[in-house]
Amino acid sequence: MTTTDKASTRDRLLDAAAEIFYREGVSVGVEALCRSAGVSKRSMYQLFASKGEVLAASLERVLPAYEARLAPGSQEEAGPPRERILHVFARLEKASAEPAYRGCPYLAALVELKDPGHPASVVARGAKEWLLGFFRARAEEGGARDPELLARQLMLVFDGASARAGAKVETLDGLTTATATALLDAAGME
Amino acid sequence: MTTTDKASTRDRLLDAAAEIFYREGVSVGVEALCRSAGVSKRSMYQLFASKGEVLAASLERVLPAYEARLAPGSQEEAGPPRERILHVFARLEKASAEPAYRGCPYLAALVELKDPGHPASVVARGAKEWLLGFFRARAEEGGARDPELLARQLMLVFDGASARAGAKVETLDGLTTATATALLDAAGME
DNA sequence: AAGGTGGTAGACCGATCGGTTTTCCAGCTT
DNA sequence: AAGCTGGAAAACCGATCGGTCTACCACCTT
Repeated sequence: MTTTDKASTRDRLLDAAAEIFYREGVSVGVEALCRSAGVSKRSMYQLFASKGEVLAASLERVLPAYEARLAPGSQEEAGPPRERILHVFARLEKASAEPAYRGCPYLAALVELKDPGHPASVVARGAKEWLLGFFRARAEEGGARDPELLARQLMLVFDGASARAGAKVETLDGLTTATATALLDAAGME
Repeated sequence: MTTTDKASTRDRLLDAAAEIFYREGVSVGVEALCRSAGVSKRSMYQLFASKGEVLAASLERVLPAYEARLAPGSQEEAGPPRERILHVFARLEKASAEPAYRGCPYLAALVELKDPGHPASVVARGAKEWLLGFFRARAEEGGARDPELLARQLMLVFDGASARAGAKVETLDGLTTATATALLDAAGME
């Protein structure tokens, strides 16, 4: 094994892919992607069957970190369910304040590739499913009247806010936490 | 003037542009666009300076119809402000039920062209501004505690719902009207 | 030291990109 | 009927698309 073996080549490629696809969109060319990763097209096509697979793998790779950021401390010290939900929106607002923020990468992928069958769309839907499930679980724990409804409402707020903030149409200073709070209260969640 | 004079050529082009850009995204090529419009590339480039300008003009062209659909009956018989707001979400839910629904075209344009300076992004932001203003005006009429906040919250719901329904991640049967109602109540709007 | 392995660089493929230009024709004017 | 106008068709431009392939090089094994 050389210093740039298969694994590290793959890592460099996926890291660069996540960064450039997020910054410039899924229409970035394979040439530019490989250049920014320091990986030859040859190597890329030995690791992946197509550009779409690279995109899907790059989205999948950052998913655990994404989830950990929104839902830290998987169990004990995580705090009461209401706090855990509001933490998601606090993180969203904090991230959206950075100038490089371009919205949730999973929602962006779903919108840009209009094809729901695209491998990256499948990964993106999985990310959305995970967050929906997180909200629903917390809603159940908190005794919400209709946990599924509340979770879906919170997803509307999350995705609406990330799309609008990413497109620089809105600045989220406290907006999503205020909105989420109103919905939690309306759902009778403690 | 022939039967296909300058005006009707322009109309055909913009109609086809609105349709194909909405269905397939802004990455559709000029070749395919002109073919579907029955307009030569020559004519297109005599009417517009670039593909981006065609996109912007096509979005601008359908804006009055878009606004009229969401806010019918500009003045008298339009009903109380609460109803007028809920009508927006009822229309959104109805539109999103159609299989060809791909989300709000203005939000999609903002997400796909990540450049806020793109001429089409300017038009799209204008459409979003208009809806925000509509919500705020109705919120004021209805005596909401914080009309601006309520309007921004409703925009989150609207854009989140259109993005999710357009990406086929969500089905909006009553979801947005229920959410909007909760927010209207929380804002103390009559 | 010889050979194998696994990577980069980049030429190359046909197709398509946005955009320009030429050619031709239909229909109007006079 | 001759001439003008404006649009359609399509060739053409250089660049880039996704993807393949050759050439070469650095390192590891033996």
